[in-house]
Amino acid sequence: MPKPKQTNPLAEQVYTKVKQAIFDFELLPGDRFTENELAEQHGVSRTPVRDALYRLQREGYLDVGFRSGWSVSPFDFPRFDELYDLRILIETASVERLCQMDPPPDLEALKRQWLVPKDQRVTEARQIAALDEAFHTTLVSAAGNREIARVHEDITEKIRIIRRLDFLKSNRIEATYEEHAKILRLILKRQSTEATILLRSHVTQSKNEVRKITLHMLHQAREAIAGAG
Amino acid sequence: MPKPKQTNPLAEQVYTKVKQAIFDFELLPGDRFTENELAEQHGVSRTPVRDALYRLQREGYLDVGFRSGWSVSPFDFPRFDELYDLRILIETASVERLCQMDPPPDLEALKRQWLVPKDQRVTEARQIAALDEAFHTTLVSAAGNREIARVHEDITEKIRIIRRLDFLKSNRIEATYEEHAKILRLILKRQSTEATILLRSHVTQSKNEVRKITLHMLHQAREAIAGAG
DNA sequence: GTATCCAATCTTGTATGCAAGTTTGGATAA
DNA sequence: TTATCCAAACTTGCATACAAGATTGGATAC
Repeated sequence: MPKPKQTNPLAEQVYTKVKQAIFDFELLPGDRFTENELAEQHGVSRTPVRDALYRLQREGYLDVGFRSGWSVSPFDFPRFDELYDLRILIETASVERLCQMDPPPDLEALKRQWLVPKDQRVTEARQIAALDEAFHTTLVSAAGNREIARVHEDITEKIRIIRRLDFLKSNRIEATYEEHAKILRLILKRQSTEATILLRSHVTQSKNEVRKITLHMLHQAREAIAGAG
Repeated sequence: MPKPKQTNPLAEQVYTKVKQAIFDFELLPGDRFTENELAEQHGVSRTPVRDALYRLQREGYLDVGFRSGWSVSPFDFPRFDELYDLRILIETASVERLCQMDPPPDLEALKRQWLVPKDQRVTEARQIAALDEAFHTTLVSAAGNREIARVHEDITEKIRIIRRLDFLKSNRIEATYEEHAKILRLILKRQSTEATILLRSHVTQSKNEVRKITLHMLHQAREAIAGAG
């Protein structure tokens, strides 16, 4: 009989909600708040709120001042760049591995998703962002090292807040489809060198695009708030 | 005026003590305990104890059952192997980077530590274990990517509990000195390929040695406990 | 002797109380 | 007008109280 008892359900709930609020830009970098505010908002006591906030702090999303309140961590763009470079390191190594695996890895799900005619492509930004994440994490997972996959998932989550902005431009969606298809075909043909070169260029392009878009978006967000105040 | 106010000093203290107890095998994998026990032992309330335990849980050292107490996570040897492989990936990439850096990285501290005559070598196991860690983390840090360095430090901490057992054999200490010296000289000569090959073999050897020694040590620990009970 | 059941006890999850330190806003002085 | 100071209010860190569910150990049935 399975016993899937969840521990700290309230803390978990607050954790998810607050993180979502940060991702949705409801909480902007620099915004300040207190434990009591969140406790009241979510209808719970300070205890689970604190558990959630400390976890988010350890993950780099929040800062806490000694007896002086919480705030959303500012964006650290050099850090995003470094995360992208670590992503490239892990993903290229995973692809090299995939090209050498015996028996070859099962990539049927990816083939069905990415090797399709143009009229069957997904076009909605949120959806394509999720599919893009899945493409890359699936490649890493298929390589078989769970610790590497775990680190890669952490990176994926940390860059998600800016990465998805990449898909607001339709030409970036097209490029994503084309490049994923090419990379996948090269892996299936076990052409390791060509696959890693293309993958590196693919992720680097995303890194550069995202850098531009994000500055623009943040500027807009700031202006909207200044105009309202 | 600097304001180095430490947040959660009691929780931090409990966190450090419990982790140390795990590393010192005072707490063995499978051992069970409660929040109240630890609170009494450390003379604090359950609140900072809980903060510390949840942090250790997130880091993989502890498990908690719903209303049924805490326990030390069992050793997961396949996981150690995977951590070692991630270590190899990060360290070889860092060394490649070091060999290409312009200007060359400053590795004076490492030269002073490892390029010394045999009679100036450190021989105490704990000391050499710490120096070995420092050698590898310094190489990674010098490559300049803070996120990669952070992940590498996490790995270093997670494998420390078994890695240091490698240095209980004196021939492993000698081998460490010889190999570190060779690797360092190759990096200084910017011979990237040779340096990474040697580094990979060096870490792989440690991985294999540690696997053997650890099983032995665990067996001993179990016997000692059974004999006392 | 062995398995079963149940109440007493234990353990965590959550709420709340309190203390020490920080922030804030207005009064005061120049 | 501007800078300074101080008390009141606020905020977190820690301690404690309580509740829901898990564990345990002994009595009971067979």
